[in-house]
Formats: sequence, structure tokens, C-alpha cells
Amino acid sequence: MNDETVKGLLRKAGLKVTNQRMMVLDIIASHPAEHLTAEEIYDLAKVNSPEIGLATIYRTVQVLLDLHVIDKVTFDDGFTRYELNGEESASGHRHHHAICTGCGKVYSLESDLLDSLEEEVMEKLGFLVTNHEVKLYGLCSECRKKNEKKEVMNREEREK
Amino acid sequence: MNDETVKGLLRKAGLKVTNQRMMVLDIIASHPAEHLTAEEIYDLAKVNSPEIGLATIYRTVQVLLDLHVIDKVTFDDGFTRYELNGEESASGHRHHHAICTGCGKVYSLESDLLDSLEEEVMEKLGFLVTNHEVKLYGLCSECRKKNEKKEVMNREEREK
DNA sequence: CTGATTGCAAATCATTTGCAGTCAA
DNA sequence: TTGACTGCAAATGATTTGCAATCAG
Repeated sequence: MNDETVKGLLRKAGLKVTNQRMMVLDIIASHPAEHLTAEEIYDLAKVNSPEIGLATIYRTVQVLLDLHVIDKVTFDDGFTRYELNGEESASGHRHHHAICTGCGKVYSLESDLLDSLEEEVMEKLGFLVTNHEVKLYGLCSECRKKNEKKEVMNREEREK
Repeated sequence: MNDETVKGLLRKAGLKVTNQRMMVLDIIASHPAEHLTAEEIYDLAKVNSPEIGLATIYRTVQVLLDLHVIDKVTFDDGFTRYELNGEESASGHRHHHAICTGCGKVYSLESDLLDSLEEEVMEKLGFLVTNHEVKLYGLCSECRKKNEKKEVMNREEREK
């Protein structure tokens, strides 16, 4: 989805194409996989437009959410984050996230392996799935290595 | 998991077994699949203990979260909700939720169909999944029926 | 022009925290 | 007895809102 497409969506919705709106969109688009918070978007926006207000960021992400241009994500750290909607994936479904409980790093996954789960829900509950959100919590390879080292150290400590 | 088990967990953690803590636990346990908010737990607690404070609810759910007796869930409505940890399911993994975008009702699912996804993440990223959270958004059978009716009405309206 | 949008500051509202009194062990 | 726990009220911090000025169409 490019700027022009979004401009079209804005107009179709009877909304105006403003510098602030396009700037927020571009900031989110140019930081893929970074899951920016409103405050982070605000700080980046201020670099080129120091007069912009934080309220504008909040109002703009709401507009972009309504247009399904972006999606909301949270990783239980008290912040709402925003990312481009993965509309490319025919299904319209969002991608998944793997969150490391060790270092907090977030990995984005593209796999769409929930089809069988969604079919099951349709059959058993008559529930039609239109979107999903998957978060995997665990340890990334780096943190697993660190943990192993720590365990070795603890063992040596104990065996003293 | 019963009261006695939790009392044991509290003692093992060097924490005290208080009426407030057991009451909050019992309220959450006796409202399965209702995904209570702190405020809702507070209102239910006040029925029998009008002097209890909301801060105690927040502090208590934090303790129960630390002990992995309960889990946190959010459905993007601005509230944090709490539910008993589905520790029964050998894997220690949480169950899934299907959230109706029509009426907001939440269905709990027990299926554990993410194994292949988790294996893939392990192979490709070296990321070890220890827990996951799955939310399916869509329309429940009731709301689908309502939508169909509405569509028929719209069509009739258009064809006038 | 003119209503939508913005920036600012003040308001909201869920959650957290300090503190003095209370209670479990 | 005594440190952990609780209730209360005040503080915090992300997000929202009212309003006058500004801007897109």
C-alpha cells in the first residue's frame, strides 16, 4: 500500500489529506517491524515538524486504524504500538509475533498456520474468523545461550 | 488448582495467606470464562467485604500473576482482564479466545493447534516458545444471522 | 469560504504508590 | 511481636477532549 492508495482511502472516507496524516503514515511505513508507540512516532515526527502535537498522533493513528491501513499491537508493557497492516497476505490476516521474555525483542512471523484452527472454530461454533492475532512468548536463541551460560555458572557455584 | 494448592504456593513464596487474597482467587475461579476486570472483581468482592480497596485487587492479581495462578488477557477495550491459568493442559499453554466483533462476546477455545507453528519458529529462528496467546476476531453465529438479515433488508431497500 | 483538522492545555481514567494502621505467623 | 499486608487518598502516565486558530478542498 503506497501513499497514493491511502490518499484515495482518505478521500473516499470524506477525510482530508493533510501533511500530518501523511507524515505519520510514512513514519510507520519506514520503520517496519519496529512496532512504534505513539510517543515514538511523535518524537520522529518532531524532527521535521517540531510544532506537531501528540494529540495529532493519537488522532491520526485512530484514522489509519479505521481505514485498516495500520494495526494495533501490544506486548504487555503498557504501550499500544502500531504497524502497517499486512493487507498483502490475500487473507487480510495479520502476521504473528514472537516476543522474547528474556530481552523483550519482538520477531515478526509471516506464517499462516492457523487455517485448521479457524476451520475447527467455524465447524464447532459457527464462528467466522476474519482476523487473528498470535503472540508466541519464549526465549530467543541469544537469550537461550545466555541462560545456558548462567546455568553452567550456577552449577559450578553449587559444586564448590 | 484448588485453594489449598494456592495457599501452598503463597507460603512457598514467603507470602501470607490473607482473606483478601483467597477472596479474589475465589471470585476469579467462580466466574470462569467471564474474563473479569479489576473493577469487576472489586465490585464482586465488595458484596461480602465492603471495606476492601481497589488497590488490594490490583496488588492481589499481581501476586496471583507472579505465581502463575491466573493469566492476563486484553481484548482491546482498554481493560486488563484476568482468568484462571489453564495449567491443566500439560503443555502449560494458555487457551485461545474468539472475540466477536459484532457483539463483543468472547468464546474460550481449548484446542492446541499451534504445535507446527512453534516447531517452525524453533527451527528457523532458534526461538523456544514457552507460551502463546491467540485471539481470533470474527463474527459469532448469532451476529452472522443478524448481518444476513440486515443485508437482505438493504437489498430490498435498494431495489425499491 | 467553511467545515475539518490541528496544537495546546486541561481532563480522563485505569493502574500504581506512599503511608499509617492492621493482621498473619 | 513484627514485618507483611491493607485501605485510603494522592500520584502517575497513557490517551482523550474542548476550544480557538489554521488549513484543505
